[in-house]
Amino acid sequence: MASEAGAGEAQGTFRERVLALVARIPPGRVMTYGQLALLAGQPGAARQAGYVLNTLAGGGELPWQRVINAQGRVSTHKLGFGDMQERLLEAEGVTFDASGRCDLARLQWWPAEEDAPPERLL
DNA sequence: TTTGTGACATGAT
DNA sequence: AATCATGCCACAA
Repeated sequence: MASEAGAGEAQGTFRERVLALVARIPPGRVMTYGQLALLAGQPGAARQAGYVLNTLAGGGELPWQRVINAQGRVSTHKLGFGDMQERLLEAEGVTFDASGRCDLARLQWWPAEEDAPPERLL
């Protein structure tokens, strides 16, 4: 027990920390890129958070679709799979505005100690 | 090593 | 509301 620290602290590279956070987002909830960067120990590095997800290329079991921008919109439209991301979120209960926005104030999720980190997804 | 790029964020215009 | 400009920093060439 000595080695590991308490609640979701930084470990490994920025990339690892971001992926670990994304893996913990519950279904039907979302996090923003800036939020990920902040919790990963790099406030303001929202672009890098997005870059990390880009390298995944929709890879694996990681719920990448639960990461959206600060406007409450998916940032993947220009990449071509924005529609798919919205669809995946809708399947989890997230509703989008006519202008493609969701209620961030209600859906944005923040990690808590009581949440069990699903290492399975890592 | 330098340069350019980018699934962003924020403020100004 | 939409657009522009700047900051941010990891990563590829």
